Amino acid sequence: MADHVDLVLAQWSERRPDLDASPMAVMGRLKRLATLVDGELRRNFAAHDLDSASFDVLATLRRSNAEHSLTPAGLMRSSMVTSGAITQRLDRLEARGLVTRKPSETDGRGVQVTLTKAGLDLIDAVLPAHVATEDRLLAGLSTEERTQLADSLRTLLESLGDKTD
Amino acid sequence: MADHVDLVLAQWSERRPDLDASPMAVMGRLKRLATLVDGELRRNFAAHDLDSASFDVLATLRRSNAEHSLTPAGLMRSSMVTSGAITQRLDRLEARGLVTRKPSETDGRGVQVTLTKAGLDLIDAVLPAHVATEDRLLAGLSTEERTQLADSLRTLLESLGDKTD
DNA sequence: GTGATCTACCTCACCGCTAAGAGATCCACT
DNA sequence: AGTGGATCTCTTAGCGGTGAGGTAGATCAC
Repeated sequence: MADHVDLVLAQWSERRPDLDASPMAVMGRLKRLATLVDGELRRNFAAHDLDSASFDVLATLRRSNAEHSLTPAGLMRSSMVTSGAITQRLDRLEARGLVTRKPSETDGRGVQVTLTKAGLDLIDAVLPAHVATEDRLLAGLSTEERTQLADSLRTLLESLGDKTD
Repeated sequence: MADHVDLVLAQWSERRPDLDASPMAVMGRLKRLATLVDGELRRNFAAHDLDSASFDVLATLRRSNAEHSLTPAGLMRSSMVTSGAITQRLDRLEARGLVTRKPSETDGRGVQVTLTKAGLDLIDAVLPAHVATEDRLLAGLSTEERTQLADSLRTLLESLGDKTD
C-alpha cells in the first residue's frame, strides 16, 4: 500500500538521490493528516454555526473549572495562537452572547472570561458530535494502535518541550 | 510524564465524566504537533526569504519531473489548498522570477508552470536545511519509533481515503 | 454539428491570524 | 517609596487562505 507521502518520497529519491528525505515520512504525514482532520471537523462545527476557533475557546472554558472561566492569557497558553487572535475570538463570542468579559477584581490588567448559559448549552450540545466525529476518523486504527500512536506523539511533543500548563 | 493533552483529558474527565474524550489523545496531539512543527519550519524558511506556501510549490515542482514542471491543477492536488490559493502563490513566485507560466500547447485552458534557474537554485539550497530541521525535530524518537509512527500515520491516512495522485 | 456538461484557471470579497507595538498594571529589588 | 522589567490586554496593518463564481476551452451524447 502507498499513500501520497510514499509517492513524494519516491519522487525525491528519483530527483535528489543524495538527499535523505526520510524525515518527511513522519512530517509529511503529520501535516497532511492535520489538514484532512481539520477539514472534517470544520464540517461538524459548521452544522452548529461554529468554527474551530470558537469551538476551541468554548471547549477550553468548559473544561477548565466549575465556573467555566479563564483569563485571555490562559486561553492563549492553551490554544497556541497569539494574544491578538484571542482578543478577536473573544470579540466574536461576546458579540454572540456566548461569553462575557469582566475586569478582574484582583489584577487591574486582567479580564475574566466566562461562558454564558447560551455558551454552555452550545458547547455541551456540540461536544458529543465532536468526539463522535473524531472517533469516526480514527476508525481505521484498533484500540491498541490508537494508544501506541498517542504515546509516540506524546513522546515527540515532550521532546519538543510542549508544556503542561 | 504528562503533556498538555494529558491535562486536557484529565480536565474533561473531571468536568464531563460522561463524555468519552479518548479520541482527543490522538487528535489533540496531532493538531498540537502540526502547529509546533509548522512554526519551527517557518523559521528555517524565513532565513531563506521563503514561507511554507512558496516552499511547498517550489519543492513540488522540484521533485515532480526532470523538467520541474506541472500544471496549477497538479499543484493543487498535491497541496490540499484551493485553486484560488494556487493562483496567488504562483503570482507571487512568478513576480519573484522563481517560476514561469506558459500556456499549454495541447490544452487551451491549461498552463504549464516551470521552475526557473533561480527557483531551482533556491529550492536546492533550502532543501538540505529543511530536512535537517525536520530530522532535528524528530530527535526524540529512535529510528524504529519513527518507522512505527510513520506506519500508523499512513494507515490512518489510507483509511481516510488519502489519494496517491 | 449542436447543446449540455465538465474542467482549468482566475477573480474578488471576506475572514482569521500574525507581528509589532502601545498602554496599563504588577512585582521584585533596592 | 521608586524604579525597571515583566505581564496582561488590546490595536492595527498586512497577509494568505477560502468560497463563490466567472470565463474559456474541452468533451461527450445524440
